Amino acid sequence: MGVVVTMSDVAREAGVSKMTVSNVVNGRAGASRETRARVLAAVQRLGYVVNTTARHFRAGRSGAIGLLVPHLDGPYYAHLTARLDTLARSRGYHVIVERTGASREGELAALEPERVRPYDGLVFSPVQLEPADVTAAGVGVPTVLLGERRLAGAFDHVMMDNIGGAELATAHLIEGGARRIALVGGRQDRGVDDMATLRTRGYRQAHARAGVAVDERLVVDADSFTTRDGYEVLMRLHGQGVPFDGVFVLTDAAAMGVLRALADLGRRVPEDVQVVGFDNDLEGEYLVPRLTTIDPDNDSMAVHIMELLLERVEKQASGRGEAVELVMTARLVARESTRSPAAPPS
Amino acid sequence: MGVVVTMSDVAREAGVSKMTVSNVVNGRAGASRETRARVLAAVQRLGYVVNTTARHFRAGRSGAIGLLVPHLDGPYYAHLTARLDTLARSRGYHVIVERTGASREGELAALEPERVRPYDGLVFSPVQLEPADVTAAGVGVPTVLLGERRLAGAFDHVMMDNIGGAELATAHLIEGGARRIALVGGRQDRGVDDMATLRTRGYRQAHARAGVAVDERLVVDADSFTTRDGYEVLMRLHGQGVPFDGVFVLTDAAAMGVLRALADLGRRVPEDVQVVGFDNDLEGEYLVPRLTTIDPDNDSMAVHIMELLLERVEKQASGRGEAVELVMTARLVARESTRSPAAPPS
DNA sequence: ATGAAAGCGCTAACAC
DNA sequence: GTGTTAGCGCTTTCAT
Repeated sequence: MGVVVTMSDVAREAGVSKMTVSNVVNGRAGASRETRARVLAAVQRLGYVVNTTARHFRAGRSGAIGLLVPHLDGPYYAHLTARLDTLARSRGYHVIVERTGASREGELAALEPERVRPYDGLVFSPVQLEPADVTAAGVGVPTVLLGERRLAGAFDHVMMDNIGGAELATAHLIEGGARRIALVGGRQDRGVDDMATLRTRGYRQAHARAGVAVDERLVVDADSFTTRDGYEVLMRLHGQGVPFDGVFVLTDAAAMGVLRALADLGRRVPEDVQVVGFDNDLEGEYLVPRLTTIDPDNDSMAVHIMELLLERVEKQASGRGEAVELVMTARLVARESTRSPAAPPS
Repeated sequence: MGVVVTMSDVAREAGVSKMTVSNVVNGRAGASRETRARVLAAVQRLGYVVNTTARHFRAGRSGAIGLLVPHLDGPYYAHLTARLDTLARSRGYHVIVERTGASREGELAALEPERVRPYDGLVFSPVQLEPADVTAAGVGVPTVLLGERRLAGAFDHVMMDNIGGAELATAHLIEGGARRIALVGGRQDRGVDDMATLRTRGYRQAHARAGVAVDERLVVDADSFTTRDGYEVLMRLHGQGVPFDGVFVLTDAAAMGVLRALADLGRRVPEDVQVVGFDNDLEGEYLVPRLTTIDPDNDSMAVHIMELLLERVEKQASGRGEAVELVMTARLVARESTRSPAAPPS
């Protein structure tokens, strides 16, 4: 590999001091037109590139933003990662993904000081941690929470509109004529504000508002929300002989499994059973039938997250200032898996 | 935020020198049982965590492995990223993903010295670059190539078995009775060894071996291999009125679009048309019908890549030594989208 | 407009 | 077994 060229080398080559090279390279003021040209020429000739590790070391920063997500399997976090990384790069940072495995231990481990220390800031999507487990001050770096779990210690928090979105989805099924709507991944309300509980709340609100009773046997919990889980939950529900004419699935990934299960059972969608997902994954548009879903507006979410975080990071203001809480607005994307007029121009 | 604790702080607290702290913290030999205990106690008390930025700076490394991929949209690169990152972490490195946008400019830009410099090593999956564009020496850091494009300058290279896998897929369709097999994403052989060309070669080999002629109108090129592309290519093919009774789609993602298109056209799979994909994405098992596909054995691929790369990185031997070339072995996963006996126990 | 000095936190090399 | 010295490449501060 080529020899490593440092600022000193450039300085010697250009016949100036390291400081002048530094100023020119960083576009700072205070260098005559002529000196600047000489330095730039030397940089070119020697092929000098700043050593970002040294720069970060000197600055007491790492330039790294940690993104703590349960996993990267589905398209959801993969897209989020790509979006956040693009935004971070435009500000001179980069994103490093840490997978927590969606377990309490995994999440706690990811927040250990030695794991967190290398990051200038954190975007954390907790799925198991309880408020008592951690405080903003305890984490040690500016952190923006993503998702529904509220943690202790005044974290900044960006949330999707789980309740509103779920209500939208359920109301849409009811409008389409469904009266016995299964909730795949539904969770009994124990006062914990996790994604499943919130969406279940929206499901109930829609029923209440429409004056439709909820058969509790239709609210079926799931450990996680993979395609496999969706498939298995629906099969179990069918096995129990509980009738249903609509399904609200908590994620698009799981909805894919539900559609597959309905196909295996010979039940037509949407004629016999209507199905709605949640997330607006790209894949939904190509499923058979095309999946009606809820779009949580993740693009704006990513923008808000990164803005909030980098402001904290750069103002060293992680401790001070009010904790901000932002809720995005969800939108229904009607397609073929539900009975309705034509799909609106998405 | 808490005050930052350094080694000097710990040294003072424990009444020893920085060096001793360093030795203890890094588990190096040369510290009496008693001293060790005293240092560890001080570390505990002060909540000291090593500054990895400083450590890397000192070592002249960044600890970062750059992964240059076209995009993160599909499950393919997302999975690969997760796998590589797990392997890297177990060796004290971490993976940073750079998206090239699948364009020549994007790939060239990602290889610019100032972009590459921060990495200790690179895993690069080129989709556009030509051999003349770059040499191993020119890149400046140890690099392992992933995929089919052979570049100049003796890069280490790990490849999936594109030709063999495609031959497997095509032969399977022929065995199932197909005689007019469309190749969605197929490429005319211009001597460029890209993924599409190689898989097309396998498609032709299978035909030749079975004594079946290829109708060139069935070989339809595609710009990329998204679900949308699959959908559109199949629709175009249908529009042209070329008959076919089998489809080999170059990726599972695109195969999803093909299945959707066939559903829209009212053609039954596998009764009227058999379909095979390539990649063995998890989703394939839940499509309607379940997708027969080729498993390129990406898990072993990731292991080989990381081993090769870190060996180069740690031996500083990127320049010296023979360039290694590894080809994985592909395997057919038979499911419902093709006519055959039962699926083997996957 | 330019330069000299100092030091960020860590560890290799060499004392003792 | 433990301490001292020196320096990685950069930028802040203060001179000039």
